[in-house]
Amino acid sequence: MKSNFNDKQIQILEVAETLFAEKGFDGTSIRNIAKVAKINIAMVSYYFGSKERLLESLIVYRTSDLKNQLESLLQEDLEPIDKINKLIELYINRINSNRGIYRILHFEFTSKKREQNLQAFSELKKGNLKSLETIIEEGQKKGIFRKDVIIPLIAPTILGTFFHFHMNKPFFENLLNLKTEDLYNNYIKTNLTKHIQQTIKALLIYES
Amino acid sequence: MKSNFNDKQIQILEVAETLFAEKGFDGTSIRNIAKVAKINIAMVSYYFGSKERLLESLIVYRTSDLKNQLESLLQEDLEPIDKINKLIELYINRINSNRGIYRILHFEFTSKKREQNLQAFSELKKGNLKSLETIIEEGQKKGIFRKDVIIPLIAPTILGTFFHFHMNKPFFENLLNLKTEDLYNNYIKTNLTKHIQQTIKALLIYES
DNA sequence: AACAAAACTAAACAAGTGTTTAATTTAAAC
DNA sequence: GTTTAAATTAAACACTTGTTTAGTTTTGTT
Repeated sequence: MKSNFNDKQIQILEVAETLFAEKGFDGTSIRNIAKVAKINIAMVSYYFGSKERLLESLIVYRTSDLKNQLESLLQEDLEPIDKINKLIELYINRINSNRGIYRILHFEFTSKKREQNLQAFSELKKGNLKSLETIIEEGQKKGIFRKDVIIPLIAPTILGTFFHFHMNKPFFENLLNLKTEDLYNNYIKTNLTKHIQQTIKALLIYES
Repeated sequence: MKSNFNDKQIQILEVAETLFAEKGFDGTSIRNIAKVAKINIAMVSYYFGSKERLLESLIVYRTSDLKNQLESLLQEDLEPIDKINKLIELYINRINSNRGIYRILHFEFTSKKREQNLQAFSELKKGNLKSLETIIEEGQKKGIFRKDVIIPLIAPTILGTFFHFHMNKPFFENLLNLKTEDLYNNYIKTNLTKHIQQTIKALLIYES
């Protein structure tokens, strides 16, 4: 898919992403963005119309291809539990390498202030949930997964665990001795991902 | 413990809590707080020194007695798994009835901006983690809990699941048909709490 | 080279920000 | 009732905010 944004716009979007993620939408000024991106402050209005619409553009720019990735996973010939594991890995990997935008989504679109722009984001979430549901029901039909789980609450467990870990980054860096960015990323890729997979597997398979 | 704040200060703190939770720290102005609390804008500086220190006071005001609650739970004569369940219930209940401040903590103390004030909050988290650790190790010694779990990652699973659910409130209200505030709260108290307890139990007990 | 559209700029705009000041009112102590 | 301290106020402070304006420069087309 060809992007609708030109080089200059992308440059602005990526600076905005970094700053919004670091300091929040309200905590970031247009002058702030302009300075880092080395552009004139009028360029944001010129290219995006307003600060608010810059945020909208940023979300479009970053969330456009997740849907496809999920759908191709569904088609793969794998056992349900392996599909779940792969889905978790895909999610964590993706969110972790697009921390900025997901942090922004997490922060900005939960407050009452920006409820309007919520619709497109809500559709994305519904689609993702549907994918998870398909896999779990497949496993339930095969008799592998237990049936008394609340599927819509599994997504919060997967994503919430990651987010809560990542939102408390300084705390866990200190606690787990993850001094460098590499160590931190590696811990997410191995231990945290494994923990989430282990948790969901236990939940789906354990018989009380 | 007697509170260090007088009636007027508490009035300001509670208005600030609501507004910070709704619109974020940066999204809330002192004039905004003053208007809702029906006080003069100079009173915030007069009583708290600055907007930043108002936030600090708010956190002290709201997190002072959690520690005691946890410690008395540790002393109770219960099976490890029941202690875990009670801890989860205590947490969810507490956070759910103090949504405002926990949302603020979640939002404001993760960005790089406010790393200084982080220390007191970090101590609180470390204490909480210690409590969880004590209970789990007790269960491991008794041979009830498996030993290959990463304890520091269990807290993110408990809290993260709740937060992710709550931060996407409009989405889940719609998805699960929780039209009234009562229905929403009830869902948290029963289904969400149960889901988290079920998840952690499965993780701790399930043998692969 | 001449023209037109797009890209870019510095400056100004009105409105909002947190904080301080100096004055006034209220309350407490004697 | 007078004095002293605390509480409260309106106004001003200096600064930052998002956006617009009226130009200038650059780019592409003929």
